[in-house]
Amino acid sequence: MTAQVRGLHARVLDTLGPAITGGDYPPGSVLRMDELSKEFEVSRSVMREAVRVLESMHLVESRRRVGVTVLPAPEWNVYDPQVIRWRLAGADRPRQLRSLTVLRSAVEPAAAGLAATHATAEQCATLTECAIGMVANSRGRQLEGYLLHDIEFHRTILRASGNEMFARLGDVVAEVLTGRTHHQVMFEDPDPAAVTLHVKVAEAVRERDAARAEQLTREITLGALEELDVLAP
Amino acid sequence: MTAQVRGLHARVLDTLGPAITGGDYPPGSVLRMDELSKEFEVSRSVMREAVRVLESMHLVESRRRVGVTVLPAPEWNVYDPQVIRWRLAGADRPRQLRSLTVLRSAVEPAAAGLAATHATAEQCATLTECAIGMVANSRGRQLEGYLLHDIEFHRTILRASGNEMFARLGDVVAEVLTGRTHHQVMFEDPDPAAVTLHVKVAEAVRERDAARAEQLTREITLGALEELDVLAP
DNA sequence: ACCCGAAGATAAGTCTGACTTTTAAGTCAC
DNA sequence: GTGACTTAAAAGTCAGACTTATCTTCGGGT
Repeated sequence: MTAQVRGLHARVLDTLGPAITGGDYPPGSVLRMDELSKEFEVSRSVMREAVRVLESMHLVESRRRVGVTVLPAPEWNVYDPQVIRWRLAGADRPRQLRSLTVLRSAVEPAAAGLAATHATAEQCATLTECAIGMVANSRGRQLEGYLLHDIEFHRTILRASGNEMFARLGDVVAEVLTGRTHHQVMFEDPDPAAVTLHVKVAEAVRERDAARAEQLTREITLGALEELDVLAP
Repeated sequence: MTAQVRGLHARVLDTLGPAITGGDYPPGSVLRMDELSKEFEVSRSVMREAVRVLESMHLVESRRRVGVTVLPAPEWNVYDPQVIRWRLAGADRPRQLRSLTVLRSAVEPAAAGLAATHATAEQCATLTECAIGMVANSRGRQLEGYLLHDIEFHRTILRASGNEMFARLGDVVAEVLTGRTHHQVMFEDPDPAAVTLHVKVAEAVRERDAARAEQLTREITLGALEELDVLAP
């Protein structure tokens, strides 16, 4: 689905990264370069590249005469998309999903408010199309089609805010929504109330009603939080 | 001030990173490995490590038979603390400062609300101490002392929220506040209204009044945004 | 004239071995 | 026990040879 070759170091990262974020190596653990390169059957140069990347994510720290030390979780660059993906694939997925959803509920309403004043005509059109797509796929277990439009909707809102920091969270939201659909068991069709809210947000943005767009989006994210409370302990 | 040796690759990054985020190499520019290693007078292995890190930040993309291509700004991992520092040191500092302040105004009120219900007794005490420190340094051009307490205040709020994503923004807020104090010419003492608001937030958190903590923090960040509107065009 | 496939060239990717540098830890004299 | 000195372990650096993917070009066929 994703990778092919993409470089040896990337393949090392694909297993070493999740292992660290997954807690296989508790903080303080010390790894040694040549042991790692033996274990992964790659040359030291490839191994160093991988370790350098982990170091830039603040997952590990490399010191002479000591080795590669695993850092405690609070040090990690949890906004790095790759780290997010690794953690969502791992064991503490529920906790991760919750903290990301809380972040969403802080950011997305603000983004929607800004989008109402900054969105281009094209972006308004995209929002409406997405909302229509969500409605069309909201019944009869068409979860995949629904998800695609849902992701595009939120991504457009974040981009239309005109704030690069908000825009960059589009991928994060996509991961959260995908995770919710695929892993969290969704027996039923999406909440009709949520669908209606999306339609109304598209409407509010088109009509340049910032306060309403913000408030409606707040209701959407609040709903997501409540849903999380129900499905996860 | 900061670095010493920290590895050759890090020294390369210190000049190549800012050069890219600063726009010295427009998106699409192609760099070649051996030219770079010549230019920086390091071996290719060191250069590769540096490029791998830049690649993990999505600043560049390395492809066989082509070279190292600079990616357009929307691709960059703008939440990476190092990227933030590079950009704040560069030319589009004002734009960066604004987008970060908008982010603050979305996140910090929510964090304060959560902090009101999650803060430990110790964290409440820290908040009060910081507020007192801010009051004490609010007159007579004691900007450095004021800044230190201001940073610690906001960092504590973010940490006390109990949300790791919020907590991780502590460094970002510190950079913004430091930037505002040092680069933005601050002729006068801090706004007395802001000082009062901080004291009240500490109070609200201590009294577990989430709504009030959130609202007061919203006023603080709104003030920061207005201040930016006045000082920057 | 146009399309397609083969050959060549180019730059990144990989591996290996020798060497350097930092620094933790152990040792010895006082 | 304290401090200076020695030792050794691990990361860091470098250089060179080789491999691999892929873009370009050139030639043959229709």
